[in-house]
Amino acid sequence: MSINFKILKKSNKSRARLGLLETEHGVVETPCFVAVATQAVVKTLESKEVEETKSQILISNTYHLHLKPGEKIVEKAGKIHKFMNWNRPLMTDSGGYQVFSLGFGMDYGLGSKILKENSAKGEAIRENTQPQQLKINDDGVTFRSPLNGDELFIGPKESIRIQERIGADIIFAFDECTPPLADYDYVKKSLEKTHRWAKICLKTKKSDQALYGIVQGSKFKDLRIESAKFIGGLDFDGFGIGGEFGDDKKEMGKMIEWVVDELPEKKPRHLLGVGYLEDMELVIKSGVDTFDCTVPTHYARRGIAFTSEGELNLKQTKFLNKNEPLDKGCVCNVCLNYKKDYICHLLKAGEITGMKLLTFHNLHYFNTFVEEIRNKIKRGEI
RNA sequence: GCGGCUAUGGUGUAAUGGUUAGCACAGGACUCUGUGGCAGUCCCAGUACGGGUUCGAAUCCCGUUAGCCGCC
Repeated sequence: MSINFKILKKSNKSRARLGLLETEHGVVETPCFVAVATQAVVKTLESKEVEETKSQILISNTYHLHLKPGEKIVEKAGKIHKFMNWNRPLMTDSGGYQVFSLGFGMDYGLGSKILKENSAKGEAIRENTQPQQLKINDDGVTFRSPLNGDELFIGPKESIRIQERIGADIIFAFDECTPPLADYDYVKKSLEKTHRWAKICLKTKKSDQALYGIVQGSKFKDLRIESAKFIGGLDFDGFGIGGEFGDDKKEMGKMIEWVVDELPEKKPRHLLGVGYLEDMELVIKSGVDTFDCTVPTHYARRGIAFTSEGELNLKQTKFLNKNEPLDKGCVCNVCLNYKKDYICHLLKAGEITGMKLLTFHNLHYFNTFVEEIRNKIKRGEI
């Protein structure tokens, strides 16, 4: 059945819209935050607990599952939903991002979204430059397995075949996520590759999974628009927006709008890898339907709780003296049953349950936050 | 009681008599956006105490105190 996307309401104040993303494994109310389950697990939680955080849909990763345990194992287990006992909607990222994060990201110590002021000023990645750890050519990416050093290759065909065997509801085209330091010529050339790969992905896919194309183009307006027109013109079921969004966060909204305005209105749009709480309203108002982000789960494992009072670092000793929930207004299981002093103790003692409790709360908090944004759209406030 | 050994940030340790006493952990602050439970940056904080030798002492000498070991 692939997917069916219904738009329930379009804001007249912004590009925001309310929708229902129907899949074989259930319906997602959009806009929606997508929790990250890279290795077929939301780290520290079992699937039943993830549901209790009000998570509607997860994203897992082709690159990671290909290396471990291998798509054969997942397929043999009855595909990913059965493998991890998650019976709701699920997507897999194509592995394209890992080309960046294991390549230039590793070389330069970069994040992918916003170029930080202090990072590698003056250095630019020019056309035909190759990262140290892997080789990117016209057909795909050659790299060494971090597990045993074997030479491995993933290109668009390989990525789609792997994703078909993994069996998520929504899969992504194999793209090259260009690094923030890449100059115009590098991005332009990379875009040709990403676009060629997009067509190969469409042609390769035999399953009835939904396939999203990915728009790249970095911070360059004409390339973003060119990419959105090209990818938007292909027969994808939805669209991912990837890569970098400028030197300044304020520009991110504009850049998303350049892209959104070129994409077919009736198909869902997924923003890849963005989503601090402070970004959510901005990206939703720019026309994004779903977005994934590691922040709530990743930060939880470093001791950070997201609350209505801001981010709290629960490893700080002062919390040993706070016999109160993480967030006064939160009704999640963690806030109803545990206090800051105990969670602080667990984290300081290195007990895994500390990370688990924060992961649960953070996901619940993020999902509630987006739920409130959906309500604002319903009420016509944004 | 006698003899020997030891004494460096909160903890564990480093420093041929010669720059500003180094490192790790702990503590504090920060960074992290298609996930490395990782990593990084910065801060706080010390030569047990009292004398002496020396241009110069964590380092050598004497005493005090404390701890450990052995002997009676």
